[in-house]
Amino acid sequence: MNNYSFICPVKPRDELKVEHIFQATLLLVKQNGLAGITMSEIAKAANIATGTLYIYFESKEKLINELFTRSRKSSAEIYFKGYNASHPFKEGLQTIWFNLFNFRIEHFEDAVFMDQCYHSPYITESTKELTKKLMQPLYKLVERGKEEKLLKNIDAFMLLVYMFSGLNEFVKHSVYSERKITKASKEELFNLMWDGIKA
Amino acid sequence: MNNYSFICPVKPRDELKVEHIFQATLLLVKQNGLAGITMSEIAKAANIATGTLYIYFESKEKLINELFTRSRKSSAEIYFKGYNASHPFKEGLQTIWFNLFNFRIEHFEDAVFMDQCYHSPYITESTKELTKKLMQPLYKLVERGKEEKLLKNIDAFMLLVYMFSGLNEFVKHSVYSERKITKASKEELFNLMWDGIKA
Amino acid sequence: MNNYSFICPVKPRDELKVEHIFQATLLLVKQNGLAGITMSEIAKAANIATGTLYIYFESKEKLINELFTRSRKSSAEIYFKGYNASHPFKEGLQTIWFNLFNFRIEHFEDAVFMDQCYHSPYITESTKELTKKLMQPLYKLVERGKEEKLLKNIDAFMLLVYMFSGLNEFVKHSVYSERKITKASKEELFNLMWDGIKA
Amino acid sequence: MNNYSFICPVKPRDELKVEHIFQATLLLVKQNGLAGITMSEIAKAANIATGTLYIYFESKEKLINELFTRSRKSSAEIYFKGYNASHPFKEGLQTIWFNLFNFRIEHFEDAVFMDQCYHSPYITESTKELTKKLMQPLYKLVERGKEEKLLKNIDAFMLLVYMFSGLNEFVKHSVYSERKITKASKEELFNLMWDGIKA
DNA sequence: TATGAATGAGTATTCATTCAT
DNA sequence: TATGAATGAATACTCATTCAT
Repeated sequence: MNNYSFICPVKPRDELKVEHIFQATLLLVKQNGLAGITMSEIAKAANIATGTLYIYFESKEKLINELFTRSRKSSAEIYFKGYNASHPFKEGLQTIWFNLFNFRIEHFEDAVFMDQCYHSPYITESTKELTKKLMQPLYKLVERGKEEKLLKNIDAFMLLVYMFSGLNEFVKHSVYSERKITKASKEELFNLMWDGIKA
Repeated sequence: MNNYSFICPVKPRDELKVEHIFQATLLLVKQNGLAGITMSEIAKAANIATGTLYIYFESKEKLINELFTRSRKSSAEIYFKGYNASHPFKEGLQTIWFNLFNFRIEHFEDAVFMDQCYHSPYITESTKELTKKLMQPLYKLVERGKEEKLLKNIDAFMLLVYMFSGLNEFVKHSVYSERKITKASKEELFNLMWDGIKA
Repeated sequence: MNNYSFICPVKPRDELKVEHIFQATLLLVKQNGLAGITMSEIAKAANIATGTLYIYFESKEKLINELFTRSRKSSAEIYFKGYNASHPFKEGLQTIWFNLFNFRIEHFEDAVFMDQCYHSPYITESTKELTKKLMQPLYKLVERGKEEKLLKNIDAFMLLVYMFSGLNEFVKHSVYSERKITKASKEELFNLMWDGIKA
Repeated sequence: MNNYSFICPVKPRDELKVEHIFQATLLLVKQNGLAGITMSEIAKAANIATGTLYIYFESKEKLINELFTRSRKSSAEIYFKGYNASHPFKEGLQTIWFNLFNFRIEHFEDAVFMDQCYHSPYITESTKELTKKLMQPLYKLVERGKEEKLLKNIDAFMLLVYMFSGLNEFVKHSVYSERKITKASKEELFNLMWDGIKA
């Protein structure tokens, strides 16, 4: 208990340091996979001592879970940036779809990390549950498209998965093959998808 | 001494045992991820002693690499089953696409395993190289479609990734959400894809 | 019990095979040390199966102990070859000393093996005891030399150790340094020794 | 933070702990031989955890090699203690010879350890090379003796080996036979040797 | 007897976590 | 808080020994 505890009762954990830890973890998982990281490597990559890591995260499991949740949330927050429900459906979909595309490119490490986490002893059921909740707004979007008769009248789950699958895999394979992704290719891919789902 | 000793005098490693080991590994990776498996667990699940595992695979890395290669190959072998280049393009594509779809469902564990391997300290570069080679026949298929003016005239890489991405992600999310996949949903998904790529 | 047990009641173990095993063991110990040998390596080097090794020696410890005893005995047997107590003392000593010298060169591996065994978990106390007994005849030789006033009148133990130490170390260092040992150098070394011990 | 942190900012590995590890290893090798030691036994004997051992030595091989090198060096350092080249040759030789004798008695474990190491899978060639270099000063001593016509005019290698062989074997056999070594016996042994090598 | 694959206890090594400073 | 050496349980791997053939 420090002297200022009455002024600042919540632990004022250094968010910059937390960010360094998260970035270090993402980088290492991208390089070596979840199976290839150790707490001391993370600490070293984050420029702190191993013991310090345990001040911020009480265990490896907690660290992975918090990072997983953060990654999920931060992607969800970005989807709807610039989205305006009063604009036409296709325009709205484009906004979200390109948001997601850009996010996947810029945060490729997050995607790798989340993929690896899904089957791992670290992620708890409650963390997995959270994931599903974050998909809700996208479901609503699909329903709107169907109501406006702009989308094929098929199962919303299938449509939703389908709409974003091409994007996911395209980014993944492009990175693996070290191919540049151009603005033109993004638009081409959107059209491939749109031609598939449109009514 | 087995019946074939006169044909094959060198020790024919017990392929049944190898298969048990592979199945045990796939199951455990699906349940716990690559980060959560141990050699002794694999041995136990395969009903052999730990030491026996090392008769068949000289190290954990070798085991993972061999299984990775096998998984890649076995999927590649199945793609073209029943495919006949003299049949119409769309029919051929359907054959391959459904082959792949069924394979993903029946061998879901292989897919999970391969996803986890890609970013892992176990898979060597040479093993990764192999993967690329196995994609070649599918490239040719796409080129045929483009030549016959049946596919949009866009980058073959993009088309290829796109054609199979929906299937991959749909199977994955269906399994995660514990949704049954019906024959009808397969066909719907194929149509979504086809409407996207057709010229 | 085989059908001929009444004819040949003692197990007729294949002495040639035993010899192969011993030679293989000596060679491997010279190359890798006691710490570096395994039962399967010995078997392989002796051209038999691991299981067969256990027909001849019930355990690694037994194998090492039997070989140790054999090495000790075979050297002891050779010492006095050609020795005739009726000949003058110095002549007799020369006979024994050169016997030993030659034995050390020709059976260098035995010496290495015995050195390594002495501090090892394999050699039992009773095996060590045996060693001491084999030294008895040499003690008598020294006593004879002292009685005949040809040797310095000092402790027999010291004289005995001294008489053969130069030879041991010279062979060892020569082998390590890959130096040839000539007939002349043997005689020079004998003289060094003799000038030291003579009365 | 120790007092010398401003002088030596890099982690000064705890030399006391290293010394404990070395002593524990020597003791165990004397008792059980190289073939009979385990890393956990060493750790236990050194009063540290197994993991700690690996902070100081990255592998068993490294530990054995470092200890071997240290043993070799520490004996070499002691040989010439008190030796003064301006004193008469015989006096100088006595100084060195008794230094070595005492060292062998006091550090009997080092001798056992080095003997065991020579034929072992642990010692690398580069470590063996080092050994030869440490013999150089003794060679010079022998050459001086020959130049001063105090030693027999025979091969320096033979003289050198011979001069110290009696001492080595005498200590070894005395310890094995649990005989006390007296000051008188040391001198007797020196005289045996001297009478052999003197011109 | 002879074989060599199979066994599992044992050993080297790693790594999440703790703790003295 | 921050440090990083220390810990020891867990894990990869080895090898003496057994056993079905």
